[in-house]
Amino acid sequence: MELQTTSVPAPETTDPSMTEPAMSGPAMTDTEEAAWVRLVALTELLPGVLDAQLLREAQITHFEYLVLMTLASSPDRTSRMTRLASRTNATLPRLSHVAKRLEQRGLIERFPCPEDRRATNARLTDAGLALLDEAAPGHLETARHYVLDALTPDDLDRLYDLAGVLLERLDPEGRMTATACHPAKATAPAD
Amino acid sequence: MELQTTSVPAPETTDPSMTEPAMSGPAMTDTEEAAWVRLVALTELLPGVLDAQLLREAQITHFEYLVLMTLASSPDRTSRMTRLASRTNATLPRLSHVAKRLEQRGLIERFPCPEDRRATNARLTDAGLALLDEAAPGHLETARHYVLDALTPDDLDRLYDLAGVLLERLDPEGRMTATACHPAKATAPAD
DNA sequence: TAGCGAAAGTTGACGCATCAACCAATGTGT
DNA sequence: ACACATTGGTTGATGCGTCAACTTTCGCTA
Repeated sequence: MELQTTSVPAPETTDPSMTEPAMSGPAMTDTEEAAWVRLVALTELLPGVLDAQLLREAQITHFEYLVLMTLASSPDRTSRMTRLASRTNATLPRLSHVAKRLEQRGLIERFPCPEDRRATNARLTDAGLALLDEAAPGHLETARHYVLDALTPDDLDRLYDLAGVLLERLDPEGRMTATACHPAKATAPAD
Repeated sequence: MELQTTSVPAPETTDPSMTEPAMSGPAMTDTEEAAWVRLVALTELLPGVLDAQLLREAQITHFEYLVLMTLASSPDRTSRMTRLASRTNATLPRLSHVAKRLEQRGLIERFPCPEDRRATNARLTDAGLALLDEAAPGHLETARHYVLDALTPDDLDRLYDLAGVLLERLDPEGRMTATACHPAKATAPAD
């Protein structure tokens, strides 16, 4: 029983004007609220699951995994700190701290950029790549178990489109989604 | 132009068997990876936006907001710590720390449960409710600006259904989505 | 009613994120 | 060539989350 839920009627829409007392602005309709609650639950739960698996099996956080993956798919496995921060939605201080730990563990190395001597390059070491290869299957399985396997091909398309719409607002520059591999499609180049 | 994107063809599906070298398990198809990347980006970006707004305008984190909201919609504005933790996807220690801070700020109060003297009840104070009412409009506007306004009614339904499918895996008990308001559908009452 | 395991919370230590301050290099204008 | 604003990055202090004890109470069983 896979239970698609493909069209469970969301709670009937009520007028936005009266939901709770002592509310000034226009509140959400029930439909909106129901969807919002689920979205919030999703963003609350997923990170925990991903972190837990990676910490357990590879002693890295999901964020560190993202950093390493980003480096792995960068030319020469190398990227400037600023670019790396942008790609992973990190502040520069945060990335700097993370990079220090990763470097201490031998997973990346840092060296001053020859062209701009203010800049620092981070490069994924062989050990880092090895860790990534070691961690990937488990991570993949988690992604499958909690997300991908639950979705029909149609669902997958819908997720892709829907997330795309939201990311236009949350990440208009497409910093996080511009992977070197897939040449960026037409996600509103905007600039 | 609102750009529906309702059916942008996701990157053409390739065979799962050859994507990156040095990969043992069955990797993702391009379609899967593209959707996955977007989902990850979403869960990475949304929390930051919500936290930022609430911290700026109400000096509370989004998690604290969830805690207060949960209490607000509990009978007598009161809930046992364990139940509250479950509803907000927090560990008990985490909630305990948060509750201490909220109590110090006068937003909630804690008192031993009469029926079970191991248990602690948390209750939303008038000040807490006031803060909530004060914070709600800004939070609502953020939700609208970054998410709800970007979605057509159809999108909203799709989001609801899609998140529902994923939450069946991530939160099979429906701990986070069982709001007192919407009588829970058939989300496994379990107790 | 004594004993014992499980449940409910709290506390303290440690790790990661954030913010402000700081340093170094770039480049821009005069 | 010299000031000055800007960019790139690191560091240290503070706050929140996690994990491992620990305490108290409950419920069950002998």
